[in-house]
Amino acid sequence: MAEAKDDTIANRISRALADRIISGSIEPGARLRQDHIAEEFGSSHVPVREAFRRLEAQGLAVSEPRRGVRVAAFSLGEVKEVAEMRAALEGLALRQAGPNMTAAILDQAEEATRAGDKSHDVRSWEEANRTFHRLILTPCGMPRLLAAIDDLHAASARFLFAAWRQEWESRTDHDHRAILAALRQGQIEVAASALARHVQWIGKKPVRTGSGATREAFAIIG
Amino acid sequence: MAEAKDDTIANRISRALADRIISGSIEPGARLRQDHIAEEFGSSHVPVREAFRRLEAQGLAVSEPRRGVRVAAFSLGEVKEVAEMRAALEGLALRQAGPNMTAAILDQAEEATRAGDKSHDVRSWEEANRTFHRLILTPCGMPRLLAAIDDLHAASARFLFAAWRQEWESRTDHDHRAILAALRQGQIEVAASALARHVQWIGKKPVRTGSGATREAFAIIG
DNA sequence: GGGATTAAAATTATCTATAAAATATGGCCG
DNA sequence: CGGCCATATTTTATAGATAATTTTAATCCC
Repeated sequence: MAEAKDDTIANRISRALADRIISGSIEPGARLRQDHIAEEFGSSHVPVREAFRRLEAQGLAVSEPRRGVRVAAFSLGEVKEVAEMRAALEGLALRQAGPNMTAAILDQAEEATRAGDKSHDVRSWEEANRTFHRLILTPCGMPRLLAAIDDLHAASARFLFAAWRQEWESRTDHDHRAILAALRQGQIEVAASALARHVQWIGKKPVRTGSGATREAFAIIG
Repeated sequence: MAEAKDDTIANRISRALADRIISGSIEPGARLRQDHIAEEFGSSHVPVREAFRRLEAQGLAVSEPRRGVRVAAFSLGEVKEVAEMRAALEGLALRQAGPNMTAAILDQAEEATRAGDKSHDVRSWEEANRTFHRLILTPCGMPRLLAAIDDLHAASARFLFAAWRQEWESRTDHDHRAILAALRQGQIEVAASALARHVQWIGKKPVRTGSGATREAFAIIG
């Protein structure tokens, strides 16, 4: 990898933990005990503490001094909040990216959409989805904005995994195609508002719980 | 203080460093040497490293592995970027805050504006300005959004200090008053777009450099 | 038998020490 | 006299150890 050089232990740990939190393999509210994690990664606890600080800044963990750090809980309200922030920021990014958009980028984005259609598990679908969004937004040339959007994507994905972990069905993503079509015609405003709507869509879906009953769950699609 | 209890050394250090970076008492690009800082705060370097990670996440410092941490440089492009992000996010926040707005909050905001008018130095003006924005946005009830806006405010303030450190003149802020007037009449959309424009305004101003020459500098007003 | 209290264990936050890497310095050779 | 290589110093990054606080658990009293 090209980033093998700037790979510090704290970075590796924070990425690994972020992945676990996002994929739901660690429950919300679960305690993250620095010594256990340090032992697992074969390091001391100092890089673990640094990783904690990054996760905290990303909103994936919350820390109470002297009482440890926990995986951040997330309510429907927070999911809506993240969705609205994404709508605002991705809309801005796409509007700025418009003038720099090329056909090559749109082709790559279309390929990413196809990859999402073909995927049979949440993980690869999420990967393709993120690729799509990143591709059409990167030309905005605003690194700070893109970094903020990336963090929001992580928070969204976390919810996506939680909601759809039990049953997952592949499906085509018409929204992505509509956005691409508008971009190809140079209709940036149309694409931007479609993207904003796409990202804010929060669906309801009955989910079977462990005890056999069904409850209303929420899911994002974008 | 109420927060005296959750005050860890790393928090104290990160706050102190953030204040210095924002106020410009540390130059952009300057190296932050952990042992020196640790010695200054009478601590070891471990909490200093944790503070670095937080500053990095806030965009106030950049870290290259094995090569140390530096105060983040900021170009006009980055200032514009932050301004656009603030416009998008503060607009969103104000629209959400609208329904929860009360006359009491607007009165407090007006008082903050008056305090800004009366202030004779950048620091107290910035304080009043931040108070104003926070007051009218807090009712949105979206903690993550407010935290993101706060970080962007810090980045803005940093530029404000840098641009206006040499000569500062107190002035009335008509934009704040216009926003308040719209809010009092319940015209949330008018207020939100006024806020977005207000935040994106970047002015040019001749500034005398140390060598006596004048150069064009940029400044934000909100 | 239940709630409160106290004692033990685990965990966090910090410091001191050590190893690895990068920058700066100085001498040597062309 | 200038460029280059080797050494030395500075600085980062990690490890191991210590003190204080929180959590857990068991005991005692009501």
